[in-house]
Amino acid sequence: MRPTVHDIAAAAGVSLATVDRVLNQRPGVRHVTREKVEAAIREIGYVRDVAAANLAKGRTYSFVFIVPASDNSFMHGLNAEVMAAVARSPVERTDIRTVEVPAFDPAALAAALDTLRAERPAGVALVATDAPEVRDAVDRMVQDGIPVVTVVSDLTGSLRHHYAGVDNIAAGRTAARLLGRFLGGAKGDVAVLAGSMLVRDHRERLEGFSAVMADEFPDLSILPVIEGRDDPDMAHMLVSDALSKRDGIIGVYSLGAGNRGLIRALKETSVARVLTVVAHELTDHTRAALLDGTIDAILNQDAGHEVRSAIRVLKAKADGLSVIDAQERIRLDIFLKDNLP
Amino acid sequence: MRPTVHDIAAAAGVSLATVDRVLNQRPGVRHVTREKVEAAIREIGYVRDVAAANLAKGRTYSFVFIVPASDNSFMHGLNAEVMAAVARSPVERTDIRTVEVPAFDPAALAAALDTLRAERPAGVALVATDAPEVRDAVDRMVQDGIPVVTVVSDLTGSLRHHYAGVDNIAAGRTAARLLGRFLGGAKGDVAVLAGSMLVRDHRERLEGFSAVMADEFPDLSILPVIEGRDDPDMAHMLVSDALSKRDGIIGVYSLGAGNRGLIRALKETSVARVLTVVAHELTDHTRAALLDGTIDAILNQDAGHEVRSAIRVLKAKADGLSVIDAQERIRLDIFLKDNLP
DNA sequence: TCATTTCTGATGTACGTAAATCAAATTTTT
DNA sequence: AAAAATTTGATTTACGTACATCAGAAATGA
Repeated sequence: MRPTVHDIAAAAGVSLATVDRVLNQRPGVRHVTREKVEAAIREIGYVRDVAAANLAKGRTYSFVFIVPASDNSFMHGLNAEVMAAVARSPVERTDIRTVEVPAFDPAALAAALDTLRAERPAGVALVATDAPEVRDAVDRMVQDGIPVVTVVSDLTGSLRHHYAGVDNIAAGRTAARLLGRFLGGAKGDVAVLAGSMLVRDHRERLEGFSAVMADEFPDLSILPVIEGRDDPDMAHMLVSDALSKRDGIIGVYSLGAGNRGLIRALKETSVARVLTVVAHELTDHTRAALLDGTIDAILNQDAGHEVRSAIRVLKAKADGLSVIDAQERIRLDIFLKDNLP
Repeated sequence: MRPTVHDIAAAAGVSLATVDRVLNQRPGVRHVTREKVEAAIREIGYVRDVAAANLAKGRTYSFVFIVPASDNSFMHGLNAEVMAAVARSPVERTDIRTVEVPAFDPAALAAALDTLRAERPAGVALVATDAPEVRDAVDRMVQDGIPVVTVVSDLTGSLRHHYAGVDNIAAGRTAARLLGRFLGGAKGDVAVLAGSMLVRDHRERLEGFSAVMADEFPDLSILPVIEGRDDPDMAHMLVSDALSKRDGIIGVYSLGAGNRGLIRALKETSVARVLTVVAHELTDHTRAALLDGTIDAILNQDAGHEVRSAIRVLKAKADGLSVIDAQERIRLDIFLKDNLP
């Protein structure tokens, strides 16, 4: 049988009340007594029954998700996953709320964080915009004892407890190798379509991509990055333009979220022209394009996993428990037309 | 606030005891009364507080993992993950036990299942050997009301509640496309190394692989399957032999678990000979081979995820709860040297 | 109608922890 | 040594559910 508080009390030769004071770091325990109790806890290997504790506390974790108000498919998907978690939340004794902030607006995000901090939620998850003021706001939150995790996009140098997202440098490197290998030693140009170089994850993907391209596929040269602002029409125009101007293009890497325009542009090129294309984020559009051969591979991060992982981590931090690292690693999914879910 | 049993009682105009009888399907409730209570439950949207219920029951789920006693890296890894789950089990109110059975021995597996059934565990997970007697034993278990999930290898046609493993046909197809694309239109032979064609997952992988090869890469021809019984020495001998005899071999697909021998054989071939290799299962050996370029891609199923997923599903079934399908889908991991964990 | 069976209500205890109260013991200060 | 402050013990209630018991009500059979 699992040891209980009563067993600690007996083992330490103190009363239940004292054990409770030690366990919940309440005042009124002498140092020596506290140590005695802690020794007993270690010795008999007591672990608090979180379910019973939460029942007694009548606790509901109130978590907040701060999501950017941008309207690309990926963010919509992320939102849907958060909503699904909200729907499940009563069963899991959580009360999840979302707060929308303007996309790519560090000041607004920092302000939202500071407002939230006053409400002292049990945990906060945010899609970080990589800026000093955001980092400082996050650090203030952490120093106030509120667990914070970043989702999708990280905030290096901050005190956030966890990042639930993929390694974007590795993603870029992987894209480069796939594209390079698929092109099988051919010589030519590679076009890169990004959303914006102001976003950290896009920058990192490009960084990884460029590194591997330079090191291992010297016959392929990367053209200046096309910034499509994740807008379908803009991406369509820019890509069409590039394809018509440069007939040396044999490969395309789309590292952003605006794939609808890219796909349209690709479908308009002459059938004789064979392009190898690697894109990010699995959506209805990219899925269809993968199946019909317009796209050759899709790299993806599973928004559902990211959301659920963020919640698990927040809960564990709130309970002072440890997390299973391997379980919380967000993997980079590689989809070919054969292994689509 | 979440509705409780008291709320149901009030809403249905009956006593707490009656609500309890309905909820736990105890006898002694008239049909009309039962319906009245069930209507109230639906109406106010009551969901049982599983944590409180388990606390009251003093319940610990006793689950059993039946694993084959084979000693390849993958099964060792699987065992380690089960042990890790056992270590966590007291915290999660589970009592997990493992039972070893001889590998590829349907009779032994079926016998083990029937023995276990008498003990009425709260759930059973097994690495299935695909045979009618195993299927029947599993069906008996399910009909006795014991949740059953298959792990790694499935048992089609059975009543098992869930399969925690990858789609092996899709895995084979993916391997074919990777190999085909990496070979970039070259003409030649492809060698396939399997453990044994008696194992269902290996058969399925080969099936998927062959299908895509035939359809989309007609310039590549598959040589007769080499069965290495997942034994390093045997695999080494057979692969070396094949490579020396057939100099048309330009690609290798290793769909089994005996990669140590394969890697040794590959390293012994002349440096001038460039082979493209796709293998299954990420182990220390395959990881090293991927990094040094001996292997080009590794397909993997995460044993840890499979074990944790199996436990989650068993728990949910035991509690009569639903599972999040997307969360329980075991994904096929594709590793290139850039996205290793 | 009465006896019998079946159904329902009322009530209490338990699970493991949290949190509060008040009394008693111990230590520290004066 | 007395007074004050601090530490500790004993005890109770609560969380939401499970489960058992017993009494009383309603339905059924004769």
